[in-house]
Amino acid sequence: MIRATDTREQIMDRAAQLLMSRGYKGFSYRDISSHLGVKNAAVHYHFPAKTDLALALIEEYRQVLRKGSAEFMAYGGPALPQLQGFFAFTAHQCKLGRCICPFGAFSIDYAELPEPLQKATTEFMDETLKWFTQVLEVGREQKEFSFTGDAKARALSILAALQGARQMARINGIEILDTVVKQIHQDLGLDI
Amino acid sequence: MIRATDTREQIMDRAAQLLMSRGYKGFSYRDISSHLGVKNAAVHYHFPAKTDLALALIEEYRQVLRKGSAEFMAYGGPALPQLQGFFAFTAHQCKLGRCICPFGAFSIDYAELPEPLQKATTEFMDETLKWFTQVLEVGREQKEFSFTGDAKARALSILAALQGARQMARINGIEILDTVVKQIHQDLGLDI
DNA sequence: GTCTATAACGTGATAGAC
DNA sequence: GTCTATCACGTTATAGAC
Repeated sequence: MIRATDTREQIMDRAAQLLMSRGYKGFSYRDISSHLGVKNAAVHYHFPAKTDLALALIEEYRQVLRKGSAEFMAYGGPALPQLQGFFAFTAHQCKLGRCICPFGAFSIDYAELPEPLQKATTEFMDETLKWFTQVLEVGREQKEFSFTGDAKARALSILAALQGARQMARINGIEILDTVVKQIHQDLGLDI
Repeated sequence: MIRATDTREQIMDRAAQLLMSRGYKGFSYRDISSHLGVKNAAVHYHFPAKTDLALALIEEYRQVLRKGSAEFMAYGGPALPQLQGFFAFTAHQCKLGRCICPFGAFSIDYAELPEPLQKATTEFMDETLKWFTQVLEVGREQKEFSFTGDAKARALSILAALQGARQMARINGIEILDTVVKQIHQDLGLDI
């Protein structure tokens, strides 16, 4: 049996793959419809404008990260699994050809994006930074790992390194991401 | 007096600005020609295809970085000025609205780029990494700064962090770049 | 919900006059 | 070296039949 929302989900699946492999300007409605074996207008029925699609995509991605972090943010708990889960998730995405995270994709076109999409992008980053800062703070407190200085600055630097590594991985292979993740581990006193 | 190559240079200037502020897909020949007060065809005269323009841009950018590093690579010398010159250059570019470095711009569209442009992008990254690794090695040797572990992995991580910070700076302001650069300084034992 | 058909537009690119 | 004129194409998006 096929649910009514099936096409909508398939559109979003394909769009996510395209967004994270080609960037926002790098895919069209035709890329989606032809892959699903439907017509252009069908996609427009579910997402009238490309902006609507983009908004849904970034919202979905935020939900994914939120689900993994909600419990931690609410009640605390060990920080290490959060850290390693995040790294594993990132690596997994890249291995699926999803090297460009939505944030990275929209950052390129940011200046030309409609306001709601700009807002969603900014919030996505703020949310991620807030969560990751807390992970670092808790982890240091619980002595799961160690680092010096301001936790937020450290969180920002690690997220930036991860973001940049994803970009580089597109050109020179995912080993680069592994190298950077190892370096981060080492800097946090998590040598294996 | 106006030199014959004047238009060509103006095209490249404008194109560089557009590439680094909107990405490769984010600007058109019209954006360039209208800004210079000439027609579309004039731009095509100097750069028949957009690929030619892109190739010239990345080549020019490589030359800029090469000029700053050639002497160092050839004869050695203090590493700290190289390091700080690079950070200053990066920050300056961002302040001019050139947050997206050519490497970052082309990494998004990498898979769809013609082979020569792919090659130039890869070489640009390899060259930068090679130079920066040597800067770190020499600097550690001369005790200008300090860090542990493999120099190449460290170089890669710092370049990645810088790259990611530029991306984030587009959304949340250039203070983010400052924060990350400070963090790098701290990690290299260069606290001020 | 999906289709056909089509609009309106921007794009990269070329030919040929000046 | 720049112009006018034009092309072929892909894009987002809409109207209306089924």
